[in-house]
Amino acid sequence: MADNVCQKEHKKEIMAVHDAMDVLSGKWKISIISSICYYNKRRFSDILNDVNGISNKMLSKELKDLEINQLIKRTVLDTQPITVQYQLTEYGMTLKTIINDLTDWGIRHRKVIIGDKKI
Amino acid sequence: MADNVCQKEHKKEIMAVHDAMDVLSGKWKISIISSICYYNKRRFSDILNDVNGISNKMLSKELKDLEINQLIKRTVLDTQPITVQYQLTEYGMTLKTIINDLTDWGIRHRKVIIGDKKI
DNA sequence: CGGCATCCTTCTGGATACTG
DNA sequence: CAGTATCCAGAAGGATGCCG
Repeated sequence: MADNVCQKEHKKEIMAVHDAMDVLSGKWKISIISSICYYNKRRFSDILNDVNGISNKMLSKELKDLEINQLIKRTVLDTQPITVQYQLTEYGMTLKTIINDLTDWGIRHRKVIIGDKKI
Repeated sequence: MADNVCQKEHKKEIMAVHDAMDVLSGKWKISIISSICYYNKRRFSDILNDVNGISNKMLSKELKDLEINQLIKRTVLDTQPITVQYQLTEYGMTLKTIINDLTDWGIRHRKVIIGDKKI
């Protein structure tokens, strides 16, 4: 019964997290957003280079997803040949905190893996 | 050239994010961590209930992954019948910030979807 | 209760080639 | 350059049943 004090409606929070992950999950999305985020403006081929191991097909698809979810904006530049630039939208920028936290955590995590993993 | 000022080694950061997502990606992992995080201690069947739509097979697998990555700790309680309790490790708790941010963002994101989405 | 094994379908995503 | 299309292997993951 004492325990019950803490048993509020956490389901709401858990579903919120799941909603967030719905948009952000996938092997690549967060990395792509990071790339665009860190460079502010970024072209297709640059992102292809930033994100280690991604194929153009995947990049294309993921970018489309992110655009649909209004996290990034696509701009076709009238150069020769054509170039396309991706940026975060205002809304996408609200992810910056998360990106930073994840970067931070990722750096620490790699250390833990290297230092701790048996195998 | 002026642009070059900002073109430092962002690849490191992007890879860090990717590393983080390596451990956290998948449809369910973050939700599972949230469940355990918000309740502090949580049993298998409770998590199964918290995380909407997950199957026991998936939950089992994901929990094992998280345990291997030392994010959660599994404790078998000597009850009848057996119960198993999951908690975040010290290390897992370093994710709390991220979880909170994601929760926050997820709540706002849902509003954007509902308010803005056509179709 | 917690969780593994099996079957089977769906989705993911790489390789390659082609277009504007 | 920035994609799109096709082909196809393999992974993800649901349903169900069994076991300690």
